[in-house]
Amino acid sequence: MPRVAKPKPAKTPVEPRRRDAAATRQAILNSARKAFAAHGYDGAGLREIAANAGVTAMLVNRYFGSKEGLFEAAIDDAMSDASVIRKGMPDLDSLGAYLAAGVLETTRPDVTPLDGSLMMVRSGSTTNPRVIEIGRKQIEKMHLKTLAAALGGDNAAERAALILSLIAGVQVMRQMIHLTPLAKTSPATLQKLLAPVIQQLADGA
Amino acid sequence: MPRVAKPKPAKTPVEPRRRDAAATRQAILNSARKAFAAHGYDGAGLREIAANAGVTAMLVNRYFGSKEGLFEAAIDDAMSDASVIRKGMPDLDSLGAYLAAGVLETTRPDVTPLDGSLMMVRSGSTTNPRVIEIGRKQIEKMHLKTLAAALGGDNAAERAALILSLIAGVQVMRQMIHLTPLAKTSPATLQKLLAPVIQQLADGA
DNA sequence: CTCATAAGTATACGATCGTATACATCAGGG
DNA sequence: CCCTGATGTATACGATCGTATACTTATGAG
Repeated sequence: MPRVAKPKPAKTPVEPRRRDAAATRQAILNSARKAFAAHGYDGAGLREIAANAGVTAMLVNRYFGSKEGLFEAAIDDAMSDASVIRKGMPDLDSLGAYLAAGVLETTRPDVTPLDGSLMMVRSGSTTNPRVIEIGRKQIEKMHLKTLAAALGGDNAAERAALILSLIAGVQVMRQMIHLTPLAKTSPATLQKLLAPVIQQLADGA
Repeated sequence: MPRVAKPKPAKTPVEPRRRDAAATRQAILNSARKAFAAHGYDGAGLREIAANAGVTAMLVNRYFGSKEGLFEAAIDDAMSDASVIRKGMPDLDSLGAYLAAGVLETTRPDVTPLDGSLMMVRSGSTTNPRVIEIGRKQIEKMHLKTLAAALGGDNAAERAALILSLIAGVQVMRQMIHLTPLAKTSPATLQKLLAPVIQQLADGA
């Protein structure tokens, strides 16, 4: 078996779009977010991304210059809207419950969301150091900074980083490794265990 | 730029080994552990693994059947010795400090250890579902089971899984994403923040 | 010493990757 | 209406991947 199995008939026939640069660009971005979040940077192929957007691979490079450029645009797009952090975070004393619910919701074992941090976690083992740099900067600018500011107190950046680490770890173990206790246990039970841990990091020493 | 840069002159010229099946097999395993931990399953190439073991790629397949077989043998080898969990865990009330020190030690931003869980975290976004299955079973058998047994109490498996998630997340953010507060802050400071969080999960609700 | 066999190598195949070059076609302003 | 530029496609190239087939070479038993 060379490489990997490829039963890829494309979920919907992708009816032809009237020529519209903006719409095409966004369609490519959506497809790229899905692919990068599902398979990581190295695992997602330009031809697959293009096909699911209803275009050819070369058009992707015409819009975004290269795969690196596409990744940068896609992670920027992802970080700007559908993230647990940033969209109206609650008071500090309910942050643990809020973030725990958020991570459990966005890492349901069956679906693959368009989340930016998930994209980055999955892309983390790429061989391309520039891709790591791109993602790290986005996470630090959008998630780390926001969260650290919301926390305050001593070592706010480090505590925020540990919260992000815990969230990333749950993403890894729940969605990528499919660790049984995280994949099978009810979200309510997990929430009760996870929330106070995040809250402890939020409150500080 | 097709694929990825390849400045790979091999660190040491790898002097020829006297023909010895057992030694060759172990050399391949060591090289594989390093490569899988550094680049993940998809990112590590058989030719690179073979070269760093001083053999050719085909010999790897002769010893282990396939890349999948090599991964299975490598992760089994890794889990059997150099892991934070399993090697003489201390009393329950000092578990947080012990595991925090362990994860910070094995994820120093500069080195790439031969750790099995790191191999699996980095390999988590492979497109090969059998590889995920192999790694998941190893983690559950070697780490999760051991840790849950040491914890005891309600939801021991889930609490153990969350501890493993936190450890995996720190690995991701510290070694793969290179998140600044985790990469630059002193291990002592991080330890002081991380230990009580793990301890809280160890103690239970 | 010899020689069967284990240990290791050389070469090639088919597939997939990112992307460069050249070509086709639609859409709107004149 | 028409034609120019924007939008999109076809094809191909070089590289790398995992691995199958065929070959070479060293080693230890007799």
